[in-house]
Amino acid sequence: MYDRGLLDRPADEVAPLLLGGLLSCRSPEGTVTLRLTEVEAYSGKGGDPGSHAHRGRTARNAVMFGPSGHLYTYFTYGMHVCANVVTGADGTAGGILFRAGEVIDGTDLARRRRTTSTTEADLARGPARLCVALGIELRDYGLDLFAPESRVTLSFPAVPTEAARIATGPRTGIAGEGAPIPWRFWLKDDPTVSPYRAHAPRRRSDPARS
DNA sequence: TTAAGGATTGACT
DNA sequence: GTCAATCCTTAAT
Repeated sequence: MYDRGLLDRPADEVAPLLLGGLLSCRSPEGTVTLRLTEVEAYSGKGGDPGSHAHRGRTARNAVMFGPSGHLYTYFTYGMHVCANVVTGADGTAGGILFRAGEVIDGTDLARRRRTTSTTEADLARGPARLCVALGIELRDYGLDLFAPESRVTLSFPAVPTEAARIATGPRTGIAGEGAPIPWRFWLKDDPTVSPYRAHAPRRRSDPARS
């Protein structure tokens, strides 16, 4: 059985251990619980320019530098919320992004929130969709995911996931100090894992271009 | 104070 | 396959 002390280790070591773990969110409407099927690690230390903590501590990412096991929420692309769990010892920056999961409880509520999804596998396939399905909001920033009274809670799987069932892959656009680091971890052949996309966000409308 | 850009998604061709 | 929406955070005046 795992315990939260494991979270003090570097994000890329902890990430695969979270696969199969349960993420749960309570609200007045009900509770939604899902099984994590895809995660992505962010070290925050040199070598990961993609990390929000890469440029040092700021008001937004402060929680990433604090004690592990807390929730880091952020707003992106003007309309989406994503959620991470803070990892690494107090004082070091690190986090693991919840990218996808399989809803195992509160499916009806999740489906009501995700009106655009057609299948159950789509309910939490993608980091922003996952937050919508669970009901995680920006204001949940900093919650202790391992405190029983928290609105949002996380637990490791009761039994470690076999290494043979875990797939890893690098995130595109990351220039590490040499060899690329496998930042992403997912359960092989799971239908709820988000399809791989090379990260190439579009620029906003360019007035200079006809 | 202002401007640029993003750990994405959903709609459309 | 391509592209727009949208607003918060950050860096630069």
